[in-house]
Amino acid sequence: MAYEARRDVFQAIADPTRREIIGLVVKEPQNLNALAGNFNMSRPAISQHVKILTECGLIIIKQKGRERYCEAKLDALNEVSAWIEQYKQFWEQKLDALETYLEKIQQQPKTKKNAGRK
Amino acid sequence: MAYEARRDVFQAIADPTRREIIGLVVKEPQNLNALAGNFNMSRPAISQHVKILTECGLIIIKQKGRERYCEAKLDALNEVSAWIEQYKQFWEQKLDALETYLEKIQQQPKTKKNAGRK
DNA sequence: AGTATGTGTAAGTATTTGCTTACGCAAATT
DNA sequence: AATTTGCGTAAGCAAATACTTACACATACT
Repeated sequence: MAYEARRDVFQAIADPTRREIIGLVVKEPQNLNALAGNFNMSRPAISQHVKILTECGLIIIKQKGRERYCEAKLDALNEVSAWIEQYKQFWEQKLDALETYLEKIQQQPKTKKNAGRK
Repeated sequence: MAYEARRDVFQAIADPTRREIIGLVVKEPQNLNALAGNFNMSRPAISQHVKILTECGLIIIKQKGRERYCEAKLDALNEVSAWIEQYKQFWEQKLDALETYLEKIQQQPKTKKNAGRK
């Protein structure tokens, strides 16, 4: 990452790792090391993702001593939500299988991607 | 663009040009030249964006003679919508809590902050 | 038939992205 | 005081991304 000018929410959630970070932090705020423990990549990599997420306001950091706790603050998702909502009627007119689809989504089990890391 | 393996919807809508293409095509299906006329970039650039959008199913092409009409088919946005919906309560809860708090300390009846939300 | 139009695609390029390792520094622990 | 822990950030790199121009090739028009 260049870690510069990007604080666009659409861009932020385009990366699967960042979406997963959001999912983890929503469930439980945690510090950066704990967060990184869930992934198959280095701690700095996660740190950089978190930086992007904070820059666009999806995560806030609460410093506690030397630890930095990441909490979700998803208001910025409103921008995406609003963009989608404006088209929702358009596509729902044409789609009768929406509920089926949503059920399918919800039933997807969580995969354990990164078992043994430290 | 590399125009290869990417057909991820989150990635597709991360680009502002592609979001604009979707907006235009929803309003009115149009061929590629007409579409490109709306942008400050070359026709091939738009063609490549459209390719990505078709690959992830957000646009379908209807060939008419030598022209190719682009139509929106936004069902794939469900994936994004579903992802967002699962967090909606999370962030709206916090908004509601804030409003409750504000109303309490201000002793004011009925603010309209919530208008337009679901 | 010859030309114009609508379009896909290849090749080239600059920039951005997503990662790594290396290092530095402050807060906690010993 | 010395070490460990938690973390940010720089530098480097491969790959992806977003463009461009050049070209090929139908379909339509004359």
